Amino acid sequence: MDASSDTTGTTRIAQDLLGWYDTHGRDLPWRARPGSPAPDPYRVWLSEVMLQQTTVGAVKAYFAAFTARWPTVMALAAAPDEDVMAAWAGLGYYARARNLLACAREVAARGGQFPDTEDGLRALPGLGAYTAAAVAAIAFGRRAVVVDANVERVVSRLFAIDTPLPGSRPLIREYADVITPDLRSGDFAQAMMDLGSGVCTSRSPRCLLCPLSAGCAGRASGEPERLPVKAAKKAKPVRKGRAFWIERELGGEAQVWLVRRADKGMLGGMRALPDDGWAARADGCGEGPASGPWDSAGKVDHVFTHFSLELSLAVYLGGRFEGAEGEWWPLDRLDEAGLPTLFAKAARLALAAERQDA
DNA sequence: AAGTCGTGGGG
DNA sequence: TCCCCAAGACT
Repeated sequence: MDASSDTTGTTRIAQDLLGWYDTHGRDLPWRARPGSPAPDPYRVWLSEVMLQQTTVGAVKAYFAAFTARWPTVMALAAAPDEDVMAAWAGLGYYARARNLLACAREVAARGGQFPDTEDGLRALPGLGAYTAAAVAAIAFGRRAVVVDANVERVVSRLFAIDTPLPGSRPLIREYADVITPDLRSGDFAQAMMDLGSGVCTSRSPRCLLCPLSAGCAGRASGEPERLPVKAAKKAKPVRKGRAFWIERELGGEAQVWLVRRADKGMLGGMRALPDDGWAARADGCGEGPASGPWDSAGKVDHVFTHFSLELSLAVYLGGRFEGAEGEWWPLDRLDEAGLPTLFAKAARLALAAERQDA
């Protein structure tokens, strides 16, 4: 592998990759058009936070909705918490939305200008090592070593690093630093993303399309798909829980009882159906917010990062229920409540059961 | 520093 | 179907 630098600190790898990026890079909504001025830091930051552990395909609609509704960081900072949480519903990892708002408000307090250095960005809520480096490089033209899962995979293969992740991270970062150019390090980072996404993919890398294949040690090994080596993962337990669908009619309007979940923990800060506490314990206790009588509306299966959930749905119609903390929400505007996917599934189930009864 | 945090798509 | 995984951050 030729990692030697020319006088501008650009390796052969960076030259080849940037050349490929100029013709094969993806055209994405948060990227500046070729030849246009530097991208808006707000849009770069927003896209990077949305893209944390999330696919481009899932992010596009959310990015469009957020930027249409809140065109600037000042506008976002002024938004009510519940509007932003509801707008994030379905995208997952809801701590990101809480940190997003906290960050927007810190930036607004500085007059709406993001810090323009990696260290300054790293101090903001929700910006870790990766995101701070990415924003510094892409939005502010700083040289920064941007390491995400794509870079880990590409670098592991380029240099045939076969020590398992996460132990290999320090070494991967060293190599990433060596091949990162002084100029265009933001484009270089995005080129690595595009390469990792479309060419140097996890399962079956398309080495014939790769601009770096000639010098790739993983390619030379004959089994690039074997890299990066990863530590074995733990088995995913199954939890059981109950959620409760409490419906009433008031003035001809059907309503359902929704609660807001605690800020910390699973689905934190999101609107939800009342449940029996399955998130905090191994299993839920089965107890509901009222004595019932409950009818069963069936079951919802859902997979989280570290466990699977079998959620049974109990329905209570037409009672005089009045909970302590929560709100009656009109059924015909349920899509605006911003339920995370688990509870959106449960709501679909409850409504389907009602239609069957009717 | 390992565990906690969603979700949907693809092989 | 099942398993893997994706532009990670936070504790």
